[in-house]
Amino acid sequence: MVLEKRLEYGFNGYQVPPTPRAARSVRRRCLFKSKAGNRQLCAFDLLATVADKILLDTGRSPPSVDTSSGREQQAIVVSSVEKEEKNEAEPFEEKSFDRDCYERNFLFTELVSEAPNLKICSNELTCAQNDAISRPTSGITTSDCSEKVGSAEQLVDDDCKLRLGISSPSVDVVSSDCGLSAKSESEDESRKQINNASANNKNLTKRNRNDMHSSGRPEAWDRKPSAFISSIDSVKFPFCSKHTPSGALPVIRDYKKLATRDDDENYSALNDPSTGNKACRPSRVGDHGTKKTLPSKRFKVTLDLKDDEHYNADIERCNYLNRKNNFKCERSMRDYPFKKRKFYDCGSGSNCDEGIDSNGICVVENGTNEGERDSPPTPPRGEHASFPSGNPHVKLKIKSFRVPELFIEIPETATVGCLKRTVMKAVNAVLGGGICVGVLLQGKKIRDDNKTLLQTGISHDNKMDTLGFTLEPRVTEAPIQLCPEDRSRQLVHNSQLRARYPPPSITHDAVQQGNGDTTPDLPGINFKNFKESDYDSAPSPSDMSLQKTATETEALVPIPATKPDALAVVPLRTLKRSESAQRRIRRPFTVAEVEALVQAVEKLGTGRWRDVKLRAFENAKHRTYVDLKDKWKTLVHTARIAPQQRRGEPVPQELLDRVLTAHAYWSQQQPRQHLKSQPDTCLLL
DNA sequence: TTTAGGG
DNA sequence: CCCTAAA
Repeated sequence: MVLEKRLEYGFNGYQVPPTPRAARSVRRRCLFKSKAGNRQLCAFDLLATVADKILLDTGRSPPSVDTSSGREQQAIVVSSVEKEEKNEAEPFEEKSFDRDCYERNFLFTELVSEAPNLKICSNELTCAQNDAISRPTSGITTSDCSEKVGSAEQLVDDDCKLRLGISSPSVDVVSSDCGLSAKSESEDESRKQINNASANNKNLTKRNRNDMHSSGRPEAWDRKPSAFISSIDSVKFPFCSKHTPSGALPVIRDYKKLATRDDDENYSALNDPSTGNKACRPSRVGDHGTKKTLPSKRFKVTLDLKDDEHYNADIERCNYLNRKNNFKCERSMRDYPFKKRKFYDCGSGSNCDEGIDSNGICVVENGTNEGERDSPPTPPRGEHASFPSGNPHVKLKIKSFRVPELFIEIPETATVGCLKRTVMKAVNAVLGGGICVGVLLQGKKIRDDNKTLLQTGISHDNKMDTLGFTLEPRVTEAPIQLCPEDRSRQLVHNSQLRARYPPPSITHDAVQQGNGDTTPDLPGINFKNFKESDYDSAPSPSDMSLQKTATETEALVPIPATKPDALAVVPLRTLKRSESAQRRIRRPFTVAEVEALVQAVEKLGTGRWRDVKLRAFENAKHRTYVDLKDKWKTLVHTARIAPQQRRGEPVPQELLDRVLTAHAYWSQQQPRQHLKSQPDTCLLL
């Protein structure tokens, strides 16, 4: 029994990964998230950055995370440092930013980056455009931004035939403390546009860049404030391989969360799977232009590498809502001018639904698309070369990647520039450390890299409705540096990556590198070995889940520094503790404590743990009566087993004998005591 | 909040 | 040490 118990707790205490508990933690987090109203921070620019990093490789200056200017959010590749500088000085609190722009920048529920579309097999733009077009929230819509978009696009285009399909995620800010008003006619417009697109998708096959970026873009966007984002749940990187049969454009169903709506009249199911419209819906917060106040200026940015469950849940929810609102979609489509509609046509089309899975992957069978015959496949850079004709190929359009989670907490007194840098660093920390691509099939991760696609089930005739890709970090902690000008607390943590997607190699790397690759920029994180004695905390289950030994644990788990002023960045663990209590550190009872406990129990008996606590552990704040009860339980158990089986600090046999005696006595005494109203409670003394 | 027990 | 049903 003891052994069993020890195994359960682990020989090094309770820090060993309690799987069930970890699961609970995750659940709590989810719950918390949902309670929070799904509001998520959309960092368009952040996406851009990520996309830039991933798609365009290195060599380009990273875009800034611009939160000050809505018009620049579209600048996926191009940074707007100049503007940024202007606004950095002002603290959030006092900043008189352009609210519209501001909101727009943080509008999205999910940070969905419809960044460059990588065409893997062809240079046709159909898919790419679908992505871009279907996202009304895209910043590309405004005229002043077109320039920037153009440049970005050009940049991309020049390089490896990437297309910039900029899109924004849907807004999902509802009843959030951070929610600003998101409702606007422009949003409605966007919605309508999208809906219309669905209706006309069949007619559209190809679009040119100009259409996408400068023409029918929702001008509404320019004047429409959206919502304030509190967190970024995910970042999608859209890549598009182009193998779409003309006239039958694939429909990509998005799995973004849908905002809860209080009104349906204007709401359109943009994500309706049936229509195949994967557009990202701007959501309305509050009703009809009513702006909500922004009580909290605390930002949480999360790049969420979603769990499969979340993923699926999102999809389901989306479907549900879409069904629910389907009829409205039709109406909206009718009402909207074709000119604007056409913009979204590519992305919609129920007839293409089967071509794309809910993960945003478009699977097209080889050679089935006559429409693209006229466009010779242009091999993209790198390994995505064209396949030899004749063989069955699996063609994928990867609409998005799921990105690891980041959690950022920044004080409202922080400057905008600080926020930008923080987000940027968080992202770069993940990406900079090197990312892997994971493949999910039917929700399960395919770990065997040696399997052929055929063996795995990814064949050319597979509809790929369950194929997904993820970005996986190589580093486990996101090194976020504190803003120089702002020493206040920031929380940035990249967590649960290992827990959710624990590639063996990554885990290994983490162990090997330990502090080295994660600490340099983390003044606030103490990566020293974890010592239970002086810190009343323990690594979160998720953090521990992949750790096998105390040594590894100590190497991997950062502990917040004790000096408050030096603590700029703390692990999410600390943050999570506020969400759900953290497991206390194990504190083995000393012999003296056992002695006191035994004595108290002898006198008071079992079943009066509160009294025992008061009597013998009054000053031991970390010993609760539950602890004492538990300890007694284990003491009794220990006393009953052979000495060889006992572990930990040996308890004098004398004490154990007393334990058994007292336990036996009180076991008998207890029932009787009820009747006697406890006259002889101290018989043993 | 405490107890009592299972985890 | 955690979690909780019960009291």
